[in-house]
Order: sequence, then C-alpha cells, then structure tokens
Amino acid sequence: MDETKRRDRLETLAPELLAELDADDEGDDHVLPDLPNAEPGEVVMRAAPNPNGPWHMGHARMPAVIGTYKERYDGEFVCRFDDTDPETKRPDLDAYDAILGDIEYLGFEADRVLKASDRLETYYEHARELIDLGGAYTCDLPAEEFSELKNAGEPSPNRDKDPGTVHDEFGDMIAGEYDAGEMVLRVRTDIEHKNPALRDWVAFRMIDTPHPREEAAEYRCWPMLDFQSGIDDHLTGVTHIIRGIDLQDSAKRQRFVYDYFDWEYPEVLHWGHVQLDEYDIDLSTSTIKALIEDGELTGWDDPRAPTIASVRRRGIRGEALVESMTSLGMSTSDVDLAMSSVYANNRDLVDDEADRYFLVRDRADDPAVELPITDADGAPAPKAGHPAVHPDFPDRGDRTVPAGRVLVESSDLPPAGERVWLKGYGCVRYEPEGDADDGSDTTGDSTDAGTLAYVDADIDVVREGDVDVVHWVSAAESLETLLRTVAGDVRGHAEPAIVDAGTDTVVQFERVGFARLDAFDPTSTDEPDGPTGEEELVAYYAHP
RNA sequence: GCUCCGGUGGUGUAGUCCGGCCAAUCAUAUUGCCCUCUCACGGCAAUGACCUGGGUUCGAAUCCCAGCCGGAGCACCA
Repeated sequence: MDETKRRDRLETLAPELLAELDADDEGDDHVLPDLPNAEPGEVVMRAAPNPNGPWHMGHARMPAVIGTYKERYDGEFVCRFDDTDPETKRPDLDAYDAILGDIEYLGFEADRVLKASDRLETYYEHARELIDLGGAYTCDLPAEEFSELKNAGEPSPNRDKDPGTVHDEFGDMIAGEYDAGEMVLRVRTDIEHKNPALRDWVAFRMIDTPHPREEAAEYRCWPMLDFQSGIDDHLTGVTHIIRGIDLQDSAKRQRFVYDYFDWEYPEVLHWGHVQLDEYDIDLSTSTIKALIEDGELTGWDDPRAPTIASVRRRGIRGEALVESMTSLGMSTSDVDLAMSSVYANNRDLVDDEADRYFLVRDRADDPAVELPITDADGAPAPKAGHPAVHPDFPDRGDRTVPAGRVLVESSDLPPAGERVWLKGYGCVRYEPEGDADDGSDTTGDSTDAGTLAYVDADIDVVREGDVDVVHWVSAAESLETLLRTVAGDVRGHAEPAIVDAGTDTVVQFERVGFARLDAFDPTSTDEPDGPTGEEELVAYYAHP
C-alpha cells in the first residue's frame, strides 16, 4: 500500500538508492548455494530413492533441492529407483508410482525415470570389464571371516585368483548357481587403506528371494548400491550428486571403480539428516509401515504420519514444503525442520483463497454447549447470522448461519451475566440457568447450560474491546464433522454453508485453523480412528 | 577400536574460502502493542547466537592448535 508511495518518493529523492533496494530484493532469499563447477545447461542430478515404501517428509528434500537447482541451471532431473535389494529393503510395487506422484505434488517432474532392476545386464557387463582390468575378484569367504581379515589389513586368500577363474565364478553367480552367502564379487581397492570402510568392498552378492518386479524376478545376483549407483551415475551423465552423510564413504569407495575405468567422478555434496518437530513418530519408512500394519495409523496419509501423503491430504501445498526444504541449505550437520516453518509458508499460500467457516469443536476438555438465543425486550433475536466469506474480499459475500439454538465451545462462554459477540450475528448475554449467583455452581454440568439473551447488533461494544468475538453454529442445522489432526481426531459441528466449498478445498475454520475438506458423507472405515460413518463431513486439519 | 564430517539465537540460515564495513543477516518462533466482528492476514516493537581454551594479528565468527560436544561409516541394507 504505502510501499508504492514510498518508492515514488524515493525515486524523486534518490534514484540510486532505489536501484540498490531492487538489487537487494532480487537476490538471496536464503536460496541454496551455487553448485560447484556447474555450467548452465549441463547440470544433471538424480534422486535415487529406494521404492521400499511411500515417502516420508524427509524425502521431500531431495526433489526440492534438485528441482530448484534444475530450474537455476536449466539442468536435468533424473529419478532412478535403486531397487537392488529384493530382500531386506524389498521394493513395494505401489511405491514407484507413489514416489513419482509425490515429486509431482512438490511441483517437479523427472526428465528421465530409470529402475536399477531393469539394468542388471549393464551392471554385469561392467563387472566383467572390471574383472578384466584386475579390479574385482570372486570371494567365498563368509562375511565375518572377511571382516576379521579386513580389520587386520589382511587380504582375502581369493584376492589373487586368476582372471579366468574369477570370470567363471562370476558367470556362475549370474547363472544363480550359488545360494545367498556363498559367493560375492569384491572390488579390489587397497586392503591396507587407513579407512577400513573402503577395503575391498562387495560389488555383487547372491539373493535367493525373487525381486517383486516380474521383469527382474529371475535374477539372483544383485549389485550393491556402491557399484550400481557408481556405474549408473556415470552412464546417465550425472554431474552433481547429493546424498546423505550416511553415504559419505560412498564416493571414496566408488572412486576405486572410476579409477579402473578412468572415469571422472561427479561433484558430490553431503547433507545431514532432517528431523521434524511436532511428530512423535520416527522419520523412517519401516517404522511408519509397522505402525500402519499394527493399526496405530490409518494409512500413509493419516494426519499423524510424518509423510508426504499426510501433509498433502491436509491441504499443505507442495510448494510450502519445498520452500522449507530449500531453506535448510546444504549443511552436513543434522537439522531440525520446524513444522511451523512449513505452516508459515503454507499460510502465505492459502490465506487469500481459503474461505471462512465456523466449526464448533466438541472436545472432552472443552465440550460444545447448546443454548437457545432468547429475544431481547425490545427486539426479537435475528433468525440467522451473516459473517463474511472472507474478510479481505468483501465481494465474495456473506454466509448464512442459522441461529435459534446454538452451539459454542464452552471455553468461549463469558462469565455469568457477561456478554459475548457471536461473530456475524450480534451481541448476547450469557444467563446460566438456575441461581448461579448463589455461588454454589462451581463446575456446573452441561445439562443446565442456560441461555443466551439477545442484546443487540451494535458493533461498538466489540470495537471498544469490551466484548469478545466467538464462533458458533446452529445446533439443529450443522454438519456433524470429524476433524482429523496431528494430535488425533476431533469431533465438531460445521456451519451448513460449508457445503458450498466442496471437497478438496482448503478453508479456514475461524479461530480454529486451516483445514482441507476431505469428504462429505464419508463412509465408515473399520479403524479405531477415522470416520465412523455418522459424520457428514471429514476435514483434515492443516495448521493454525 | 579405526576412519570421516560438523558445531552462529528455540529452529533454520547469511557471513567463514580472500581476517577489519559483523557490538553479526534474514526468516520462523515467542511476547507485547496497533489493525480487525477470527487466536488468520497486515503493521510496529521486544526477546534471543558466533561450543570452550589457547595462539597468530593493530584487529578473529572468520586463520592455527588443543579440548569438549554432536553426527556418520567400518553390512553379502539403501
């Protein structure tokens, strides 16, 4: 408002300051640091998710950051599913598409989508080449035995097998002639390397369990991440790798392979783990999966789950998540992401569009109370209230909230004999039933809630700050509502006009918060939580 | 035990490479005030940080050393 005026004035007084102001505005809105050695048009980055389940919120960081860099450098975004462990991190066939859907929700799209499980022959070819280069050997030592030798800096007796034997045995691995644990292919690195983590690591191992994807179900000889990922990064032209600190030794391991092939290793950045406040649940696919199986959560999109599906269902925009994720920067230390930051971003995004409605909650510690509105001496009480659809956009008009017997949250009731303003309706005076003024009425039970005596609609009492404004609904004409929140389900009553909003819209329940309307007349789930079938509306709470 | 990495307000972040313009930026959070028929939005203000100790230097958040604290890897997981 005054902004433009100020600028005009500044322009006449000191144009050079204005230019400076613009320059400051232009830049670093806590944007990510520039990538090292990045040429516009030549940056290729990849997200390499393991599709062993839908994504939790921490997973949003990779597409958020890669997508942001892609836009900055006009680069390429490869999504490669690293699904090379059919057993301990067994892929979930639904997760492939779910993950692509999550990326789309965040506002990005992968230019290329690959599945490692489609590319076994490629890995085998490179392994054979590596054997020819003297860079790998088959080893039948049990894992513990090798570990002991390795920690002592001693080589495996298999290390100097002749290449012919190695080729034969590796061929047998591919043919599935060994069972799990009987034979591996190791990369020959430096058995005396000062970092024990880098010594002659495993490139291929046998897995008896078939891969869940039909196309890959026949394979038994599977590459380990460091081999597969290293080969693929080179083959797909990846220029910049971002990965977690848990993989900080990966580049060092893979460099041995790159050196054998005389390839140039991409730039690598590491970042720490993300923790979220506000959730009791671990940011871990397996933990969430277990909670769902136990019925503790109603699904991946349960509002209590720290998953992408959950915040999406709550009406939080992918863009809000992306902004929060990119503002985390690229530090290698662990970071705590405050959900309030996501909420603040989202509020910016949705506040203008979210129409306002009333929802009177009915909670154990703050039950809804029902009271009739009685006529004033001179004036009959109006039949309905007409609050604005959105206070900042008068052209959207007013809603009609029927009055008569109304519900309010008990904590919103004023002290006996005091007034309160029903928003969009008018001023009423609370008159508890019976002789409350004898001082005996302490806790008061809900049956004798009393009445609200209509006073008038003179807004001055509110302007003067004498009377609080509260939300309310009609007792008879409201929708039984289930509000699902991070802290658990809350029941309540929504004003009838909310049917105008329709499903899948984000509204603001005044003095409660933003929520996404999920379903009208929902069907019952058989879960302990979630809709029982009694409700007329289910909404998912986003944030205040 | 061996090997890496990191420590700026409640949270995130800028500044650290190339020491001074940093009694430290911005956002969020919290609190108060203003606006308002919402505890939303908007406006104003306040709160609050350079892990510790040495060293180098005229001068250190920034360079060096030690310590402390935290994280990660040493898997036939990713």
